[in-house]
This record gives sequence, C-alpha cells and structure tokens, in this order.
Amino acid sequence: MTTGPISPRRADTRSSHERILAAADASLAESGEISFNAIAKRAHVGVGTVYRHFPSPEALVLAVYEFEVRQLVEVVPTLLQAHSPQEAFNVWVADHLARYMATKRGLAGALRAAAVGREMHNRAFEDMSTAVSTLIKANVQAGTVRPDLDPRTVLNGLSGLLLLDSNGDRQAQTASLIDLLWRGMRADNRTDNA
Amino acid sequence: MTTGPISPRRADTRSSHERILAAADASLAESGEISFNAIAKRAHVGVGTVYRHFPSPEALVLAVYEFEVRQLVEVVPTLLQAHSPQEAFNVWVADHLARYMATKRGLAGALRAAAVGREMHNRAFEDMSTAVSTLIKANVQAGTVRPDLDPRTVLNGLSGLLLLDSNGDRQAQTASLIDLLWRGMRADNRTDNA
Amino acid sequence: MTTGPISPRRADTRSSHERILAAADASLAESGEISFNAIAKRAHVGVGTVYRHFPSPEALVLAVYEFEVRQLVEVVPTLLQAHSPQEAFNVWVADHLARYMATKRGLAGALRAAAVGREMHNRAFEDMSTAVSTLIKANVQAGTVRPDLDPRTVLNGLSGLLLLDSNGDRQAQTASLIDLLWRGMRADNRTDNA
Amino acid sequence: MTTGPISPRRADTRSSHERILAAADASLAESGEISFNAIAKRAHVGVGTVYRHFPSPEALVLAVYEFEVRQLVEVVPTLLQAHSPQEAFNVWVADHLARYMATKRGLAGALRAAAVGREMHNRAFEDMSTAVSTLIKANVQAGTVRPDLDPRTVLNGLSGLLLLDSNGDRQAQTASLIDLLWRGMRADNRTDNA
DNA sequence: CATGAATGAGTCTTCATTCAT
DNA sequence: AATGAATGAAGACTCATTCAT
Repeated sequence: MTTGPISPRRADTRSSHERILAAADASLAESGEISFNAIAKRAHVGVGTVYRHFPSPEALVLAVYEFEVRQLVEVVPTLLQAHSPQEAFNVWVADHLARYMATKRGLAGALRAAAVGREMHNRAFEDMSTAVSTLIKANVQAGTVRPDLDPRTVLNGLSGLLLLDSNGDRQAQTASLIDLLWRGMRADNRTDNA
Repeated sequence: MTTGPISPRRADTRSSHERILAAADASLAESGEISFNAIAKRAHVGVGTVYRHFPSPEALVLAVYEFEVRQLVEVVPTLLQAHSPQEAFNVWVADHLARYMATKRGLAGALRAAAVGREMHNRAFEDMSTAVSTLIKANVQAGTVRPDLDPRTVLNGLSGLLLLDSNGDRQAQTASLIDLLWRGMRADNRTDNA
Repeated sequence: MTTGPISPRRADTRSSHERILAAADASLAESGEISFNAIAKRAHVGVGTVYRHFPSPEALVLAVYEFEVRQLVEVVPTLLQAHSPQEAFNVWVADHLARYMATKRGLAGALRAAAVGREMHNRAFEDMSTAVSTLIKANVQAGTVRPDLDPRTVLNGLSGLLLLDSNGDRQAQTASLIDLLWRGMRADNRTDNA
Repeated sequence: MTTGPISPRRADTRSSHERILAAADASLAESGEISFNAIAKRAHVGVGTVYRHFPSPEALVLAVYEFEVRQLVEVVPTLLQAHSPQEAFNVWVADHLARYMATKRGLAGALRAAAVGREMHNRAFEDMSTAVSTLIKANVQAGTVRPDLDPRTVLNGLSGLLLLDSNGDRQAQTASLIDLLWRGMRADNRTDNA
C-alpha cells in the first residue's frame, strides 16, 4: 500500500536497470573495477538482479560503453548548431572527447578483462567515427579541411588523448595535439607528401 | 679461476630472471594478465622465485615495460645511420613503434592493475620522447619538418597506434596516421592556425 | 505460523553463523589457529561464507571471545543466588574462570595475530571486571573481604590461571592461587603494608 | 689481513650464533614473529646458517626463551645483596619480571606456534620458580612472609602482569597486584581461612 | 661451514555464479 | 522478478625447508 498500487513492479524494474548502469559507470570511472557484487551493492539490488539485467560481464561493460559513446555522439549536432565547423571540431575534441577519454580510461582495462575488447571497441570506434565524420563533413563544406580525410585516421590521431598525463598541463597538451592534427587536416595542406 | 665456481650460480640466477621476464612479457602480450602463479608456471619456476626476483607486480610490469621501451629507444641511432631522417622516422614508427604498441597493448591494462600507471608511464614516455626527439632533430636539420615541434606532442599523436584495430588493414591505418601527422609536422606547414 | 515460511532462511543463516562460530571456537581451543580456510572446512561451508559472516579475522576472533566472555559474566547472578558470596567467588573462579582460561589459552595467540589485542582484551577485561566486581560487592556486604578492593587488581591476580600447567595438579594449583589471593583480600587484612 | 689471521672461522661462527639469537629475540619482542628467513636477514646470515645453529623453530624459540629467563634468574642474587629481602622481591617483580613480561608477551604466541608450549613453558616456569623461591626464602628468614608459601603459587599470581594494559597506569596496576599478593604472603596472615 | 636461490605447500582474499526463498 | 546467502575456483603472498655452490 505504501509503495503505491500502480505498477510498482515495472517501475522498480526499470529503476533497477538504470541504477545498475549508473553504478557500473561510476565504478568504472572511479576504479576501473566492475565486480558484480560491488555493483549490486552500489545499485542497492541483489546480485541476482544484476545478472537478470546483464547476463554477463561483457553485456554490462558493453552497455556502459555504449551509453558513454552515445552521449559523445549525440552532442555533435548541437555543437554544429552553436559553432562554426572548425570551432565545433575543436570544442568536441577538447571538451567532450578529451574529458571522456580522461575519465573513462578505466574502460581500457575493463575491455581486456571482459574479453570483449574487439567487439566493443569496434562498435564504439565506428560510432565515434560517425561523429568525427559529421564534423569533418561540415568543415569540408566550410573549406577548412581537406575533402579526402578519413575520419578513422583522424580519430586514431586523437586517441593519443587517452594517454595524456593527468598533470596540470593536460589542457596545453590537448591543444598542442589538436593543433598538430589540424595542420595535417587543413584544406591548404598540399597533397604531395615527400 | 674465479669464473669457475662463482659464475654458475649467477648464471642460473640470471636464467631464472630472464625466463621470468620472458614469461611475463609473453603473458602480457597474449592476455594482458600478469598472474604471478601463471607466470611462475610458464617460466617453470616456483612462485617464490618470481617473488624473489620481482617483489611486487609493479616491479615485474615495470621491468617488462622498461625492457620493451629500451629496445625501442636503442634502435633509433641504427635507423638514422641506415636511412634518411624522414625515412628513419617512418620506419621507426611503422615498424618498431607500431609493432610494439600493437603487441604490448596488454600493458595498458597491466598498468592500471599494477597501480604504477603514472610512474611507469611517465618514465616510458620520457624515454620514448627522447627517441622521437632524436628523429625530429635529424629531420629539422634535413629541413623536412618544422623546428618548433614538441616531441611529446608528436608522440601523443602516435599513441593512436595503440588502439589500432588488429584487423587486416592495420598497415594501412598506420600509414594513414603517419601521413596525417607528417603533414602537420612538415617544414612548409604554415604557422598561422585558425 | 510465521516461523514456517519466514524462519527457514534465517534458520539456515543462523545455522551457518553458529557452525562457523563453533568451528572457530573449537579451532582456537585446540590449536590457537584461526585459518579461515580451515574453519570453513570444519564448519562445512565455503570460505566465502565465513567471510560473509566475519569480514575479518578480527571480527571472528572477537565474536568467539565475546561469546565466551558473555557466558562467564552471565553465570555470576546465578551463582550468587545459589551460594554464599565467598563460595560464589570460589566457585566462579575455580569452576568457570579457570576452566575458561585453561580452554581458551589459544585466544592469547589469536589476539596477537589478529592485532585486536588491545581492543578486544580491554573489552573482555571490563566485562569480566564487572563480574568480579559483583562478586566482591556481595562479599563486602557479607563482611568477608575488604571494601577497598579494586576488581581489576583481583582479576589481574586471577589471570595467573591462564598459564597454569595442564598437568594433573591444576586443581591444586588453582586452589592455592585462590587461597593466596583470598588472604590478600580478606576483611581482616591489616591495611598497613610495609 | 684486516679481519685478523687467528681463528677467524671460530670467531665468525660464534658471532653467527649470537647474532641469530639476538635477531630472534628482537624480532620476537617487536612483532612476535619468528620467520627463519626474516631472522636470517636480520642477523646478516643465510637461512641455512640459522638451520645449522637451530635445527627447528622450536630450538630457536627455546633458546631465546632460555636466554631471557636466565637473565631474570641471575639477577636475583644481586638484588638480595643490594636490598632488604622484601625490597628485593618488590624490585624483582616490579622492575625485572614486569618489564620482561611486558616486553616478551610475543613469546606466548610463539610458544603456541612452535608447539613447544608445554616443554618450554615448564622449563621456564621451573627456572623462574627457583628465582621466586630464593626471594621467598630470604623473606622467610627475615620474618616478612609465611614459611609455607609455594613459590609456584606466587609466580602464578604474578603471571597476571603478563596481561596488564599497556596503558599509562601499568605502574599503578603492577603496584596494586604486588600489594594484593604481598598481603596474602605476609607472615602475620592468619592461617585459618574462612 | 656458510650461503641464499629455489621450491611449493598452505593461507588469505576476492568474485563470478548459482539457487532456494 | 528480486533477493542475497552460499559456493569454490583462482590468484596473491608467505615461509619453512632443501640443496648446489
């Protein structure tokens, strides 16, 4: 009675799913650990419930990964509305991608541990390539970058952000890396390489 | 005379040491795991022996890391003797660094697990920066790249190799990334950024 | 009614808890060891279960200790009802305290090992001091012992029982020690010490 | 040359023995641990050497125990020369025995672990009983204590010092216990117990 | 005799996974 | 569906003991 008579079960269920995801996300961000038991405790659910929602560690890590990447991807259109293409690229990399990578470094370990490395990484890589691709296209139209850029190559170059020092000069390092890459991406960069 | 009765023990010791290192290296390359028990089994020594040689996971991972990095660094002068500066850079990145990074991806996880991330990473990063710096200097003298390049920025860009797909087109991806970065590094790259 | 469907789990749980406690108690009494693995085996439960119930060696030893001491303390009122104060003291010491100390000598080692020495010892000491205090007060009222006795001092004197030989004459040794202490406790023991 | 040409081996050997004993003593006093490996390191000898001198853990602990007890016993005559019998008793208990017990509490654990409890304890107990006996005899002659005291009973009473708090009032507690026991030992303590 | 590297049994501890309620 | 107690495999680590030098 006290909990409310209307579909309390469904409400609880969805809540469980989200709470588990949130707990796993937080746990991954903080310590890189994804102990089912620990996550169950964090999410205030039983271990069994975690298993019901995510039958395997892979499924859980995958879900977290996708959740994170989706956010990263979905912000792109917004950025393109608010900024020039080049600015959008800079903002996305410096603000969103860099922060994401710095925070989620734990995923690297989790990937390996979960033995989903390939599958998940590929999926995320594709999704993020799409984001990069959107940004590049906008820049091509604006004439700021070469039209023959492969978004995946650019993304590979940006991956270096993943290993950046957490020292004080991360901002500067990020800026330097973006500058270096941008120079290589620029429209007026002659195509004939030595 | 002294070598007779004195060396054998040392010889045996070193052999154990090396076998352990090799086992750890292999284990790290294959699965990213550094279970002391597993390594002991692989190296055909008792667990205690592993602990004698490497008192902590950190010490072991560190040793492997250093071993790998040292090889990477020491090859640079050789390359510069055999190739033009630009070729040396390309060869070093495409042959040595890329292969190293592809193989040693496991280290990333191990770093986290061993909680030596910062310390070890910094050390390795510095060592490898030196290697990059040497290559860059040679190229500056040859007039192929800008003189204001920060080796650390270049290395950051190259870190993307770490996450490359193990798909068949890794070679191509590596080449693309190098091309992208090299365009950004070139001597004739105009200094005025957007 | 409620005991039917509700208790089973609790009953099982308690059963595990008690079996573990009993196993730990026995193990402590026999060998002074508190290996979690060994106790799990003795109690016919998995190691994990022991950890669930007692997260740390401290918690386990503490639980055993408290269990033992509680029994020792709770018997005092019963004794005072059934015996004269002086007899009650004698019976408590000779029957209960002596038996307890002889059996639980293992705790001494466990205390050290568990690094709870101070905390646990203090707690138990206080509890047992209360018991002694009760007995002393009854004797003071009966005029058999001095009114200025500190129960803790008496208990300290009784601690000697802990180190008694397990030889055949323990009874005699216990009696002798009680006699010696009682002489020092007596009401007519002159207050002027040398 | 520097080490001296005369019987360097014998000198070294004896030194080893002593160093090991000292190391074991210190280790026992500090942590209650008696790891052969740790002691070997402390004594700057190889593990094998420790085994040569003390074939078993028992032998080592026993040797330490005896060493300690011997010192305790041998100080008695000195005390009796310098003090009155009663003072000698007080000083021995308060200064030597109490300090010994406080420091060597670790032996309790070691005894159990070494499974020599009985044997060693008995031996030490007998030796210390001799010391107490000597002190008692002197006091009997001086007319300060009863002639029918059993030194072992007195020693049992004194064992309580072993469990004394390491709090600040240990001195006071020691004094109280001695006072209590002394009252029971006094020559004018009437023999008829209630 | 001394040495200390090597061994491996055994203990501690964590965690994925199952299952009775 | 949800729960969480129970399980035990697996990895970390210690330490007594042996043995080649």
